[in-house]
Amino acid sequence: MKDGALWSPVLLQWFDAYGRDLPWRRDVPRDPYKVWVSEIMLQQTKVEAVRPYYDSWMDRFPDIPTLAAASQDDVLRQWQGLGYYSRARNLHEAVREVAAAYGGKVPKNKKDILALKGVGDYTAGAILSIAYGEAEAAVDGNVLRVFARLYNIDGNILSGPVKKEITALVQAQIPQGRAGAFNEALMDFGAMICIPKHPRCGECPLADICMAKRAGREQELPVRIVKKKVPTEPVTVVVVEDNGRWLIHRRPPQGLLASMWEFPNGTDGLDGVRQLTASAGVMIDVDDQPVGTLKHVFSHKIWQMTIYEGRQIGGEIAEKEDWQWLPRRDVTSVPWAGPHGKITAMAR
DNA sequence: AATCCGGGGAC
DNA sequence: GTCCCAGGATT
Repeated sequence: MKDGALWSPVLLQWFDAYGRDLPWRRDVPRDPYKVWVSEIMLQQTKVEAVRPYYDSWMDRFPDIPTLAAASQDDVLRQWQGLGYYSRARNLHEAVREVAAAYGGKVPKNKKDILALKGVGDYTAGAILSIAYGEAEAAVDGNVLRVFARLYNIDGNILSGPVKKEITALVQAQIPQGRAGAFNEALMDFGAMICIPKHPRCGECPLADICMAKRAGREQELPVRIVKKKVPTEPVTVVVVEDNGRWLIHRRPPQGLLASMWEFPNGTDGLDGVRQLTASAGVMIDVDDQPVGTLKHVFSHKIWQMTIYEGRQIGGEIAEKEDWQWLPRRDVTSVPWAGPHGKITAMAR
């Protein structure tokens, strides 16, 4: 496919035949308020999850004046279970703004509509094109995926530069007079044919012009690099010193930092650590104030460590191979579990 | 550019 | 379990 190739008519033809019949697509012309509500509800939410909420919403809040007059409690009740509740609060506030500042008419220019709470680039483009027929792009997850394949774009589609690149490609493809239908067609195409995992290229009306398919890369595109959130675990560590020796513990032979040595620690606070050393036969006393903190990042979790100093006040280590009193001068004689090696350095 | 914000369905 | 979904606000 040449860069300037125009394929939107092919997609529109497909859309006219196979496009989905959805509750928010029934008015002709389309009601900007209904388009708005549907777009907000559909953010990060599947069509089938939205359907019942949309219907119920329109029964309760059929127009802008009704929603503007509603209480926040009523609004949140209608949204309950749909998730991302700031969407409901923002929509409510923005609708009140439209009622107060724009005579209850959704503004028709991008600047004003973008200024509304909860309306970003995507939603502004969707409303302007679908409700008002303006030639605006509406670049969502579907569009990013579809264009990454059609144009064989192998950059991370979640990055700013690639989004910008794709937005320009969409803009250049918008057909005169059918901008809204084109944007909706891209959504349906992304949801029905050019789906995330295994694209249905056998049924694809654009297979002939798809650059990823031509390159044999339709299964590996798009590249979508998501930072999966790494949980932070609070870890309490106690450095117990007695006559120049440290009380240390060997981790289990399986799992994280297997068989490495560490200071007594745990995720259940000081009491948890006291209980742990007691199980080894050593009673300890711990200072009230920590001597420091340490953050250690693994690939899959983060230890937020708080380090205390303590002393032995009774007992003795039972016969166990996974506990020992280590002379400080022998600090290098054992393999330390990652961050605990840093603690030995801090202890100087 | 990272993070946070829900919930559910597909796999 | 992981991925992903018609994103936006905040930092």
